[in-house]
Amino acid sequence: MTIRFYNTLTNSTEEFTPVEDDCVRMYSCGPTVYDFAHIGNFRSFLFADLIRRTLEFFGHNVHHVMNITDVGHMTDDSNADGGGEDKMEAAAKRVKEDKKSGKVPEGAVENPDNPFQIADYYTHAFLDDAKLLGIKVAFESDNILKATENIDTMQDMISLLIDRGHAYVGADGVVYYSVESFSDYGQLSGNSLEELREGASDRLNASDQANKRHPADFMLWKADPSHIMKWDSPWGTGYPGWHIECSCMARKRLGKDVIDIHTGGEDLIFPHHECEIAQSRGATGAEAFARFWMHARFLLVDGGKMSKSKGNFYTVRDVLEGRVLDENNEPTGVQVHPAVLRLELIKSHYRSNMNFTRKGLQDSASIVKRLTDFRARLEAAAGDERVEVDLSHPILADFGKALADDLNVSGALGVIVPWAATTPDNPAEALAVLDRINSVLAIAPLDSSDGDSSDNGDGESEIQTLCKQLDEARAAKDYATADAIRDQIQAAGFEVKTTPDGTVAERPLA
RNA sequence: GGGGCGGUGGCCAAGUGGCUAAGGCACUGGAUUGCAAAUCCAGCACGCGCGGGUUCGAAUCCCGCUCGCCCCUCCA
Repeated sequence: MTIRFYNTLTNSTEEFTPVEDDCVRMYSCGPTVYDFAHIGNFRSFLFADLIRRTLEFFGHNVHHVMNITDVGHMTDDSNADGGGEDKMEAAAKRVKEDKKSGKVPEGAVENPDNPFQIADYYTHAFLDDAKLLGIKVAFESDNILKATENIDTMQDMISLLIDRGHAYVGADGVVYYSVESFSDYGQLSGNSLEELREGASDRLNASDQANKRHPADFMLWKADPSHIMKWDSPWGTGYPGWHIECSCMARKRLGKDVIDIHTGGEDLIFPHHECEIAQSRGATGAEAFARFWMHARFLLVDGGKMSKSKGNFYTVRDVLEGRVLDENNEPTGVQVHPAVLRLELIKSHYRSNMNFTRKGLQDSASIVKRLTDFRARLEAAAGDERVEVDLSHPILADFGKALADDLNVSGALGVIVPWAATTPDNPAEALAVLDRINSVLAIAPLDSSDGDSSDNGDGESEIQTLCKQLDEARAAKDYATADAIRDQIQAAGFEVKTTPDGTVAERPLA
């Protein structure tokens, strides 16, 4: 199967082949850990997970690495003059307030003034959320790299860049990358140095420009002993620029100068990824840093940008715990199954606008339900029988064809959802097919390693009792009582349905 | 101002030159059910932002217009 991906570097869809057959090496720009990651962040991370799982579906071995940006950066890094508030300091203030209000659990952050503890707190929150949503790399601690643990590698690369004439120490003592030393600067984002110079003219102040050779030159290291996170270096005690960590960690962990795929949100195309390319290629001399640059479009919520003021700024926990707003701007209070959120965030094409809505969540829930019910039927029918299938199976062939076409998830769903309404002649084979499908989608169930979702706690046995009582009332034709019991079960947040085996209560998925 | 992406049924959305324009949700009718839910069957776009053009043939290619979104500044 020919896999085709859209490559931002060439603005075209190209056939994907790995640099080396044995392994696909991919790097994803991960979160900053000054706050909880929101669902827009996770759309991008899930997009990367989908690439990885798709490649694995087609038999590739994939080494996927993601970074955690835990270095405190100035909110206004571009100025390199230390202006603006450090994000880690801002996070410390917020955590202190949240500790008072109880939003941060007791003992989670001992000392909010210690930036490493703040970073640690949000890093764990991120990884927990990522695991809930089935992002594979989150389970691989060796492949989650923290910037603060790789400062020495960054310093090595900065030295190398200075030695090779790509970087210099400015009049202000800051180490800058010289964009004019790298002829391909601007290739990824479609900018030219001239355009950047003009575009910058109304933004940069004269004193800042005076320290740089070109307005687009960017910071690699800034000496600043007052910075909240700081390390010793040949250029003074301070902190690294925000682009250098990815260049270094990708090369270090993936072990190659040229990797196969680099992913991120569309906003990272410029300047972040442009700068990464300049750094990496400047340091290695290679003709490329990543062969494929792939970017996910921004997520909209209710037709607009997420904003805290509009109240439609959702973290993963907000969605799962029922804090999505309904038509009346009230929280729905309905818990959402992680698989539903996962599907909602991957079902639209990654290069088109995705609009997150309550309705969409409910649509996704119905698909998840159809697939999980289908699995249950197949498991019941197949018994202990297990068979192997390969990708030549008609369903897998069509499913794979859609995915291989630049991750056409909608097309893939169009293949499998109607199939899930059928009754296959060979349930064991169908189950094997579903497993292969689920190795990519990971929604039915979310984690293919654990069985079906277990409904734990929450007066589950009470509900069981009520269902029995309902059945008894129905058997006695006491319909008034039966209806009252049903209302009671529904009021507890369950959906009630009548099956040949009696009344069953289920929690809605969204 | 520069760069990129897109406008397909009430909603989400596939389809990028040629059968009756996937699929899901919603909706309508029927079966079933004490009722409801679930399930099953059936129905539901003569048209693909607007106007031209190319072609035997276009939602799909070309030109113009229009609307929307994103990036160019911290941001996934």
